[in-house]
Order: sequence, then C-alpha cells, then structure tokens
Amino acid sequence: MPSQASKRAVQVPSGRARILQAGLDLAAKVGPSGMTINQVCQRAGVKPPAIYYHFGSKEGLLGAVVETVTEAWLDQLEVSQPARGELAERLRVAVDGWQAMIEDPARPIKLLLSVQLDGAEHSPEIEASLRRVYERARQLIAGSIRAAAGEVAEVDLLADQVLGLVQAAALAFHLESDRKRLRTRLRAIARLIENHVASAALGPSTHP
Amino acid sequence: MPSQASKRAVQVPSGRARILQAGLDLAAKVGPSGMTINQVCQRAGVKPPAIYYHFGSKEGLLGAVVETVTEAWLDQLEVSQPARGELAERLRVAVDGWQAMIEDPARPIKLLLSVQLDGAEHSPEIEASLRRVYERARQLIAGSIRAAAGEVAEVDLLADQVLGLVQAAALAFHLESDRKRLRTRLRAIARLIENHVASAALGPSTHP
DNA sequence: ATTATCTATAGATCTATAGATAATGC
DNA sequence: ATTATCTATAGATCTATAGATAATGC
Repeated sequence: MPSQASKRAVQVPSGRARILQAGLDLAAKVGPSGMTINQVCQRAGVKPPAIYYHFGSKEGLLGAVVETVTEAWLDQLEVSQPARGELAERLRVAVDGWQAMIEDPARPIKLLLSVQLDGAEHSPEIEASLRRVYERARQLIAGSIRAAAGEVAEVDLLADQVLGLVQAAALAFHLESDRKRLRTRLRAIARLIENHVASAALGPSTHP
Repeated sequence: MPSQASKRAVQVPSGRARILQAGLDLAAKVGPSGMTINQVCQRAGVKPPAIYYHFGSKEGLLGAVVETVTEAWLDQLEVSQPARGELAERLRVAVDGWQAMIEDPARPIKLLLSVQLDGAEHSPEIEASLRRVYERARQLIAGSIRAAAGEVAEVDLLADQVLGLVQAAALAFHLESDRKRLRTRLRAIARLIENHVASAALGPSTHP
C-alpha cells in the first residue's frame, strides 16, 4: 500500500537512478570487486534484470558509476577554488573545500582510488576516465594557483603535489577518522603552496 | 618425473612458503577481494585444504600476507634512509630507494593501499597492522630528517607529507607506468624537504 | 603420533539471461 | 510497439570441510 507517496510521486527516483545511486554508494564502500549485483539490487529495491536492462553488465554499471563520480568530483574541486580574493583567503576557501570533498559521505576520492587499485581489468572507458580525471584535476589546481599568484615556477609540479597530498589526506582520514589531523594536513598543503609561491614567484603575470 | 630437482631439493620452498608467496603476489595484483583461494591454489600448486591447514581461512592468509609485506616494506624504507652523508647526498639515496620501492614488482605500497581501501571488514590484527605501518613509516622518515639536518620545525608534519607524496607517486606510477614522471615526482619530494629544512631549520641540534 | 597433503563435495553466492507481464504512447 | 520491470533459473565459481593417505619422528 503506497500511502503518502502520491504527493511526491514525480520526485521518486526512477529505477535507473536508484540503481546508479546504489552503485555509487556500494562502489565507494566495498570497492568494485566487493560490490555485487545482489547488493545493488537490495539497496536499489530491484531485481537483477532491471540492472542488466539499464546497464548491460556489472562492468557497464561500474562505468556509469565512475563517469558520474568523476564529473561530481571535478565539480567539487572547481568549487574549492574561488575565482577572487587574496592568496591567503583563497587558500582558506580551498582548505574548506578539500575538507568537504574528503568528508563527503559519497567518498568520491576513495571510490576513484578503489577502482584504480582494483586489480580486475576494467573497460577501456573506465581506464580512460581515471587518467583523464587526474589530469584535469591537476590542470584545475595549476590554473587556480596561477590565477591567484600569477606565473609561478614549476606550477605543474606543485599542482601535482597538491593533488597527491589531498589524495593521501583522504586515504589517511578514511583509515584514522581523525578530523583534527585531517585539518592539520590540509592546512599544511595550503602552507606548502604559500611557501612555494613566496620563494618561486616570478612576479604577477604582467609579462616581461 | 622430477628431473634435476634433487640438487636443490632443500631450497624448494615448502608448501606454506609457496602459498604465502602466491598470496603476496595476488593480493598486490588483484586486491584482497579479487584474490580467491582457487587462484592462490593454482599459483602455489596446492589444493584448498593445504591453505586451510596452514592459515585457517582466507582472512588468515591475508593477515599473514599483510604482516609479511609490512615488515618487508619498513625494511625497504629503512634502507632508503642512509645514516651518513650530507643532506643532499642523503636525499639522492632516498630518491633511489623510494624509486626501488615503488618499482618493486611485489608492489608493497599498492598491496597495503589495496587492503586499506578494500571495503570488507578485516580482522582487528590487519587493521592494527595498517595503522602501525604508517605510523612507523612516519617515525622513520622524521628520524632520518632529524639525523640529517638537526632539529627542524614541524618535522612530523613534513614526514607525514613525504609519506603521503611517496604513496601518491606510487599510485600515479601504477596508473601511468611513466618512469620519467615518477623520477620527477620523487626529486620534487627531495626538493620539498630541502626547502623546508632551509627555511625552517632551527640550526644543527646543538641545543640552545 | 604428528605433519602435510590430497580427493571429493557441500552449500552459498555470483553474473547473467530466457521468457512473461504490465503500463505507456502511437 | 516500446519501456521497464518481474519470476525463475542456468551454470560458474567461491569458501570451507570431512575423511583418506602418506611420510616423518618418536
């Protein structure tokens, strides 16, 4: 008896959306190899054929999951990088954004790393998505540093380090669940950027 | 017909050792969830009961695998940190050591991260091993920086960053297989340490 | 007696699909 | 006709164990 459901009937997610969400949750929680079709079914409230109808295979579902989380994560990362303000202020916003990303219960970073580390050979689309998302993340970070501090020596290498440190902070946080330590680590990343900019700046980008 | 085997019969690894080695290989390659008893059997040349006789369960085997790789990795890390020499020389050795660790076909870092990210609830021993190995690694790195450069401000935070960057370099390398880029990243870690030491040194540890 | 293995198999679970069914849009 | 689901099940594979067997050490 579907009582009270009529009022927001249009807002009830479709089967496809519920399956995708279940896949996102489970892939982040137990990893691609640990995630089973049965678990997805139970969480989404469907039977196996509904998954195969919408996604073709478990690998197909995983592809959609990776694509979705990739987009969402890059959006989060972009939001973490304000377009205005002094460097110090921008870094404060960035630290808050990184923290939100890492504490996001959807655990996008963990999901991406799980797929990456999962030994099963994944589809070429998934492999390509992984390579692209990190490359794009580095570009976003590098662009944001340039926007804030003008031309900086070796900004690509710096951006690469920042990405690596954010990933490592996420990994450590998922192991330790220590918010204070997470905060300390993220502030240390901000300081690393400040130091690098201070010592390696070529001056604001009014060209020579 | 076991021809030519007699000469080094004593050197043929016992069943237990072969099972453990197969577990090490497979856990690094396909992750704990992806590794199956059947795969271990095939690689070790035994039947399932041999595994259960020696390790009790799949989880027991995984525990032994984690314990083994933990020890081996900490040893590798210690070797990466020479006890003598100028800071610059020590860092060159450290970079080579990190590279060897990351390119080690046994992939110890990947194995530890796979276990950490694997969603399955692992035994308390495994969870404890993971927490301990990173804590110990940070101590090793911090101690080595102190030994090379005297007392340095926030050396623990620096060591934490170095560990994080080495992990991230390993992750990126396993995705990209780009040795040059790995080398660049590791040198950047060395430079990070140099810069930190140069700007934050409190002078060699002849106390105030 | 102990140690280390095997053959054989139980019982659970996994991915995937065949074929039926119901609702919607033409 | 198309879209989205279901019931039911095939066939593979997984973890684990019962019970037999062989070799070694007392």
